[in-house]
Amino acid sequence: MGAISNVERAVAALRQMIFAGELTPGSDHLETELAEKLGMSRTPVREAALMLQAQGLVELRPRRGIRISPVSAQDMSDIYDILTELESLAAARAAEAGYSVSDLETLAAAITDMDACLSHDDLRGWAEADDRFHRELVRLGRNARLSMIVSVMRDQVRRARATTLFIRPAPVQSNADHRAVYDAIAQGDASRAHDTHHAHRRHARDMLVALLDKHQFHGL
Amino acid sequence: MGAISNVERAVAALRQMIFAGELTPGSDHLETELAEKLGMSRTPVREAALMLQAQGLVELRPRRGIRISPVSAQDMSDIYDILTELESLAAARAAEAGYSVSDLETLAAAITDMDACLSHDDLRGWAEADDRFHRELVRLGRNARLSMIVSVMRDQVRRARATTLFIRPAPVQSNADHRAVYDAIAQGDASRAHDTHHAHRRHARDMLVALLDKHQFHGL
DNA sequence: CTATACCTTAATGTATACATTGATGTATGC
DNA sequence: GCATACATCAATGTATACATTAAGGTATAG
Repeated sequence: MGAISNVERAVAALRQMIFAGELTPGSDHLETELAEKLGMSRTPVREAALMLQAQGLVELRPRRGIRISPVSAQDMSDIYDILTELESLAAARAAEAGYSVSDLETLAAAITDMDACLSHDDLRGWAEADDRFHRELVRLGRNARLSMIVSVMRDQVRRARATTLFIRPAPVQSNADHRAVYDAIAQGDASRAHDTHHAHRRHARDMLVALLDKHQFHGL
Repeated sequence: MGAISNVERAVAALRQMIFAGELTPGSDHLETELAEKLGMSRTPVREAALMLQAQGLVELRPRRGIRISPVSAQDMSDIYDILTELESLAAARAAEAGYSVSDLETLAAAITDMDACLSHDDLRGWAEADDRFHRELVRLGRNARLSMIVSVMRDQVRRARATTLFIRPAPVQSNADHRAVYDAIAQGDASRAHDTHHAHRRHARDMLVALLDKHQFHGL
């Protein structure tokens, strides 16, 4: 009664290979190849590819294979725009929900962890805690569809972060922003939560786009 | 070289049946049944179902069939929240883009058509023109991912509109709002375009949710 | 009468065989 | 040398056969 299908395995494996950079953006892969590599038939691989296509991670191009979607600087800018709006909405809704301090424990822990990681120059750890913060923030907004969309968008950002994490300035301001958002939510101040997070994301976007432009980043 | 696959046919047919109410929300349908009804094998039907699942129109439930996703009043509220933020962003970006009057022709035409339909009490025609307005607005925002998300969300709204269109108040204020958004875009005033459209959508949301609550709308 | 364990079976999940198609190479005519 | 038409064939799109699984029924025990 394990109930873990090959399709799920294929989805997980393909995602992992994409995020690890094993399948490079822009590259094409035949269904048959991938099926053999994953030790299953074409059917589940194809179904997995269809799902990933719906999330924008790959494109099925008839006769040319499954293409790993490239992500341009323009794409990043578009994605950040969407994240900015939707996460800010979530922050506002979270503030309106009137959560208690104990409800906000996970959020607070993520902030603490980010601080700790920063003081140890552990950028990977920081990125992981940052992910946790944003994921929890969106969850608190209580809008299942919004959570889904944001998680798909963040997947795409994740692919570029491998490139940017170590060339971006230390995320010190970032953490002050997170605390401000937390405070606004804890105090039930929806519009401050919204605006603070909005400014935070917008700043991050401008920084990232400038970084990508500067480094001639044209796809990956 | 027609190149219209069975999967595409299946997607189109299923969408049509869902929007027409032939497949009622909450109902289950076996892959085999649908395949027979559409005159094809299970494979393309299944692939179509996977795609529609990614868009939230159906759910594949092992051994119980393909379920047409029900949409609750809460879902509607969530969806409108998302539409409000993303369309407002598109309006702001459209204003920033500095479009000329001729670039905005389609948008203006939609507004004119809405007026014309209203004066003839043609609610269906109005709804169609309203759709066109919102679709064009988003297109002008020039963010392909945003357009995709909005179009998926609007598909879900469309299913409820059959119910609400004829019990809602006449959309007179609505048209004044559209004109105001148009003017802000034409004048390149991004923040006014954003705020005006935001208020418009928020108002529509509140009205719709109140309507659905009042009519004991609990899913469909 | 209720609960539990088992069994049946229908529906899905997967593999495979086959049909279709369009990209690419080849030959022919100009 | 260049363009066009045709032939080839590999990869996908589709059908079908088969394996797996869990929902619902049945029987048995308490």
